Amino acid sequence: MTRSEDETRVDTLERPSLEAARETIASGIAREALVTAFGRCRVEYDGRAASSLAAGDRHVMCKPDGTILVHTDEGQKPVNWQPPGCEHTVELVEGEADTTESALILESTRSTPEERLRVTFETVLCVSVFAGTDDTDLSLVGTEEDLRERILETPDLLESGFTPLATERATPAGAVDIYGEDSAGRAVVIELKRRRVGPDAVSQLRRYVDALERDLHADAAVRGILVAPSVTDRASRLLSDHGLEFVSLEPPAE
Amino acid sequence: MTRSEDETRVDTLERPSLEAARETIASGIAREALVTAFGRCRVEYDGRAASSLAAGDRHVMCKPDGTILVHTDEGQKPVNWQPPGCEHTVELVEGEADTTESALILESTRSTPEERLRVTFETVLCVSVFAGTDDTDLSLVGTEEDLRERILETPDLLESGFTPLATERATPAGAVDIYGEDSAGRAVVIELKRRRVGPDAVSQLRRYVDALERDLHADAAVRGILVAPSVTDRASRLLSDHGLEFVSLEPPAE
DNA sequence: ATCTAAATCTCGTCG
DNA sequence: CGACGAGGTTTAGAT
Repeated sequence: MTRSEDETRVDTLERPSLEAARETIASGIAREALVTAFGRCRVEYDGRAASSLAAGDRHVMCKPDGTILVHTDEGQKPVNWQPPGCEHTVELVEGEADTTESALILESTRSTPEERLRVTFETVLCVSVFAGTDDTDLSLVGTEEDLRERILETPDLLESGFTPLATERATPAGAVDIYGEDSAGRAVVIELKRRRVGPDAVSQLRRYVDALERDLHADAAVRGILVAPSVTDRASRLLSDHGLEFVSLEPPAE
Repeated sequence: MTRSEDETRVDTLERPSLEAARETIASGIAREALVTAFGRCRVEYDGRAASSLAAGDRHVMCKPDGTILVHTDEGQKPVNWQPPGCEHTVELVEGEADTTESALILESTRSTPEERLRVTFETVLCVSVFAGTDDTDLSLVGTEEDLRERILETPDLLESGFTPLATERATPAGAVDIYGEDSAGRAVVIELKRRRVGPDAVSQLRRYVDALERDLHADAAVRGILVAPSVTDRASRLLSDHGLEFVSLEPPAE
C-alpha cells in the first residue's frame, strides 16, 4: 500500500454493522490510533469500586496509551473510565438464532489494582479512527510552584527579614513547602496554596509545625504561616486556635 | 421538515472546509447535540490559571451542557477543558488576501470565575454531531457512604458495645462522619475512608476530636477512630502520636 | 454563591 | 511499586 502524501489520518463509519465497527475499532487500536465510538451501550465496571449503567447513547474514546473514557452528554468527568496502561479488546457476540441480538463488547482491563470495564454496544451509530501527531507540551502558569518561586525571589513579600533556608524540607509528618527563619532567628514553616484555603490546609500546616517542634526537640516554638490568596472563616478560626498565621499572597499572573 | 423514522442521530464530515466545519459545529451546538472535532489546533486558556498549547492534532468535544474537553492521544484528563455551564461560540477568521491562513476559532467562556478557553483550528480533519438519549443513572457501590451504612447496621464491627448516635454531627471544625459512644459511655468520633489512608485523614480526624473536646468543654477525653481498609506507616505513627485509633474495615463489595 | 469533604479522584515526583 | 501532596482538581450536598 502506498500513501503518497500523508497516511490516512481519519477514518469514519456512520451506522456501521457491529461487525464492521468491530473490525474498524480493532484495527484502530492495533494501529495505535485514537478510536471513538458513539452508540447505544451499557457499561459495567468492577475494581476499586463497582458500577453499572443501563443502556443509553454515549461517546466512548480509546486512546493508544490504554485509556478509555465513556462520556454522556453531561458533565466534565466521564461516567466511566479506565486509566492509561490498560489492555483493550473488542469482540462481537453473535445472537443465537435470529431471536437474540448481537452485541459489540469493548473491554478494558488492568492489574494493580485488578480492574475491568466492559462496554456492551447494541447499536453503533458512528466509529472514527484518528491518527495524529502532537509533540507539544502544555505551558501553565499560576501554580503553587510559581507562588513558591515568587517568595524565594522576594522573601520580604512574606514579612520583612524572612530568610528561606530550604524547600521541601523533610519532617516526620511530610515535606514542608518552605522552611526558613524570621528576623529574630525563629524557625518558620510555610505552607503554600495557590487558591483560597479551607480547614484541610490549616491541618496540614499544623501537622508540619507539630512534627518540626518535636523534631527540633527544643522548646523554642516554631512559627507556622499559611500563604494563600485568602482563607475561609472556619480556616481562619482554626489558624488562631492553634497559634498559626496567615499571609495573603497569590501566584504571579503572567 | 419531516423526520419519518427518527431524527438524524449522527452527522459526520471528513476533511471539511473550515467554513463547512464552522457551519456544522454551530448548528450542532444550536441543536443541543454533542459535537466533536478532530484536527490541528492550538489552545489558550485564561482564568483560575493560564495556559498555552502550541499546534498539534487533538480531539475536542463540546457537550450541550456547556462542557468542553480537549484531549490529546495520552492521559485520562483533558489537556484543557471548561466545566459545564459555559457559553460556546464558533467563528471563522478569514486570512487576509491569500497569504494569511484562515482559522476556525472555538471559544468557551464563563463568569464566576471569569474563564476563557480558545481553540484555534488551522485544519479540521473530522467533525461529528451526535444526538442521543440517555435517561439512566450510574449505580455505584463501594463508596464511603456504603461503609457508613455497613457500620450503622452492625456497630459491633467497629468494636463491641459501640453505639452510633449521629452522622454528620456538626463541630466547629466540620461535620463528623459518625458520632457515638463506646460501652463505657465515652464519646467517640469516627472518620471513614473507603481506601487506604495517609497523613491527611489522620489530621482530619484529629481536627474533629480537638474541636469536639473543646465543644463538650469537659475533661473527659474524646476517642477518635479512623476506619479504613488500611493505613500507611506514617499515618499509623501520627495516629499513635495523637492517641488516635484505627479499625480496619472496607466498604461492602456487592 | 460559598463552604466542606469525597473521589474508581488523576498526575507527577520521589524513595 | 507505594507514598505523598498538588490540582485550572470535579462533583455533590448543605448553608
